[in-house]
Amino acid sequence: MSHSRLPTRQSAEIRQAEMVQAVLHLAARQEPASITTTEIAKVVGLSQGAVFRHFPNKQAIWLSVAQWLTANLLPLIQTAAQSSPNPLTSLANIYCTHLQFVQENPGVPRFIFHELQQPNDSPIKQEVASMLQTYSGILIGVLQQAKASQQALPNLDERSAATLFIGSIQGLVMQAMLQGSTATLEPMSLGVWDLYLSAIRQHA
Amino acid sequence: MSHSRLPTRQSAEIRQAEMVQAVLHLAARQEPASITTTEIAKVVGLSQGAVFRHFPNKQAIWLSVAQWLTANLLPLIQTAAQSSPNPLTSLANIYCTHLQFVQENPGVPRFIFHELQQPNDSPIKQEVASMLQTYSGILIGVLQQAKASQQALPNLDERSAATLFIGSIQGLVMQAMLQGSTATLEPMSLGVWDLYLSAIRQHA
DNA sequence: TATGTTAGTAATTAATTACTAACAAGGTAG
DNA sequence: CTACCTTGTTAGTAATTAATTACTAACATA
Repeated sequence: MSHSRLPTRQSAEIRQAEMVQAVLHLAARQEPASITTTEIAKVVGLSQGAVFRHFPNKQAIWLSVAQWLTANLLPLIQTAAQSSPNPLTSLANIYCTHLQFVQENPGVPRFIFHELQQPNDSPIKQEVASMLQTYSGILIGVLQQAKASQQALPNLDERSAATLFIGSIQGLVMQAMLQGSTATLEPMSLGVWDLYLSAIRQHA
Repeated sequence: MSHSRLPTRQSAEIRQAEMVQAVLHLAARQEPASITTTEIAKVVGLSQGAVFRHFPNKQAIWLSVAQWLTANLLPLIQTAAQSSPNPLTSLANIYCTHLQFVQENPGVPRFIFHELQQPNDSPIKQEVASMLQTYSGILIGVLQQAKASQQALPNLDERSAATLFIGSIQGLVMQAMLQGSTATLEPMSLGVWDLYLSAIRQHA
């Protein structure tokens, strides 16, 4: 009979990163609120007690996830925002980048929604909220450029346009959740993007 | 010293309805996943055990909430869809009706998202999914009318337009959750609606 | 008034949860 | 070789959860 093999010892830094990935992996298939430390430990391949060697409490894990999100999504969006001299092209690239990120990390939309739902202003919610704030800011900047170059409607309300941008992706995500997989994201995404463009563009 | 007064006895039907309302009331301020039978009982003014006099288990309560949602939201949307000979006006009325419903029942978006998140196909998720399916169907019908009367783009993809419609509201809800109240819904809603209209309308 | 049904309670249960404590072993500096 | 810090385990804890139990009061009606 074989004992379960002892895990190779890893540095705290590595274990922390593994647990953040474990949470995202689990969030892809279940409600974030229902993720337990036991499940996280099992995914990483450690005992439940080991979780608390690397995080003081469960909240700290979630905060790490939020920080991972900020550190990984925002640079992608930033880069996409500056990817073209044409603001509308940049906007399209942000859209694609965001969708690709969601497809590669299906747990992310659930995590975000889960945290925004919280009534209290935990550090976690603040982190997520400020991330979305920054995201919106980037969008508004690109939209202003589009307006300045007369590619967008001259009376465009950038804040509403940013809300609709994020909402359009949210709508696709909901559609995907209805079917139960992120496979549905791709086919619909082009049609929705065409509509968004039609909403803000200066029509001939 | 006074004992806590005995509650006036009510019929099972009334109690069930009260508990559904209690869940929606609680969902307005906290995650649906974290709502306990003890909290529900407290809101209704009964003991925790009494909850199971009227529902066989917790799942049955959530199913009742889903059924309440179908029975109350869909007729409103149906009526709004037929409220005007002008399809674009009807669409605007659906938009307003939906937003007003969300404002009066802030727990509803959370409940829907909570259920769609579930990986398994529970009766609850099926109920919510079919409700949204019907909703989409109504939207697509009105959009087809708009296309037929040449008020919408002739090459409009109705399914994408329906997804963007729901997404636009979802975006507003997210914005409101960022602030922590549904108060933010109203001011932004007009700007987002103008954009949506601009997306689907046949431009002069 | 007697009897059966319905709607309530308080107390308890088994399971699950986040978290802790005592101990073991790997790796490395002195 | 040894002292020590880090990373791991196992075996607990207290708290909370949905659900069940035994029992009681209110109500309807023959």
